[in-house]
Amino acid sequence: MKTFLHTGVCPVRDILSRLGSKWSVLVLETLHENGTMRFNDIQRSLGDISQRMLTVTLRSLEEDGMLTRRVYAEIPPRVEYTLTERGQSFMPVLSQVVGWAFEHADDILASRAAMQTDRP
Amino acid sequence: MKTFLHTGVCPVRDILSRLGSKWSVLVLETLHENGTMRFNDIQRSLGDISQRMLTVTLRSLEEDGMLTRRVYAEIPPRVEYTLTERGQSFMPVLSQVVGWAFEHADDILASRAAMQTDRP
DNA sequence: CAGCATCCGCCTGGATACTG
DNA sequence: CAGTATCCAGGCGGATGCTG
Repeated sequence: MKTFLHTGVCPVRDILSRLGSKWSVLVLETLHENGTMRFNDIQRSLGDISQRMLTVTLRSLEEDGMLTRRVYAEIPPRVEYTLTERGQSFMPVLSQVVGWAFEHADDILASRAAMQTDRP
Repeated sequence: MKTFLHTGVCPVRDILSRLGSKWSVLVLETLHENGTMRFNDIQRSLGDISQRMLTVTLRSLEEDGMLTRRVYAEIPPRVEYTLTERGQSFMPVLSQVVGWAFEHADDILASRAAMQTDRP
């Protein structure tokens, strides 16, 4: 039997947990769709993300080399975010996942609802 | 500019957050690799998952119709878990993600390390 | 064997206020 | 404009003990 022992750090699990974090996928998608964007552009495009969480998410994605952060020494300040090649390379993969989730969303929600009514 | 407003529940985000949970991917993979498995088989194949979290993860995947849970009225009890068609259909997509993460793991970890040394 | 119940620490994520 | 700082609630996940 094949085992999946993961004593210590599993890089795949680690990376997936970051990308599974609440906002990462949406940030990546809006950058992919719109190209280079400023902080407030991103925030407006997502609608309901707090400043704090956007900052945290962007920093995390920057750490992983998924996007670049360019600061312009102007007043008022301007900071632009752009997907790196690494970030771009992830988008087709991500689209597959989002596509699958979108296709099966109705069925999955139906399954959950059925479970609930079975066990009241 | 394309927006990603998600007022209310976004099914894609919801599904991704479940699959991004700590153990789901590993449970799906071991079932895909080994076929039908019993509770303890799964636990041993993953190595370091607690009983509680395995139960929680299996229930969640069952709720979403990703696997079936068959209970045999025997003593000692026997419970077998098998991927459903829906679960199977997700595996190619998942493989893509895992493959990408595996390929880029070294580079990503290197990026993080570089960030750390830049800002001590 | 395959769990459920309980307790509990930690981290994620939200709200708010302040700054260069 | 683009953050940082602080506080705080809730949920995730771990450890332990008990059961049919």
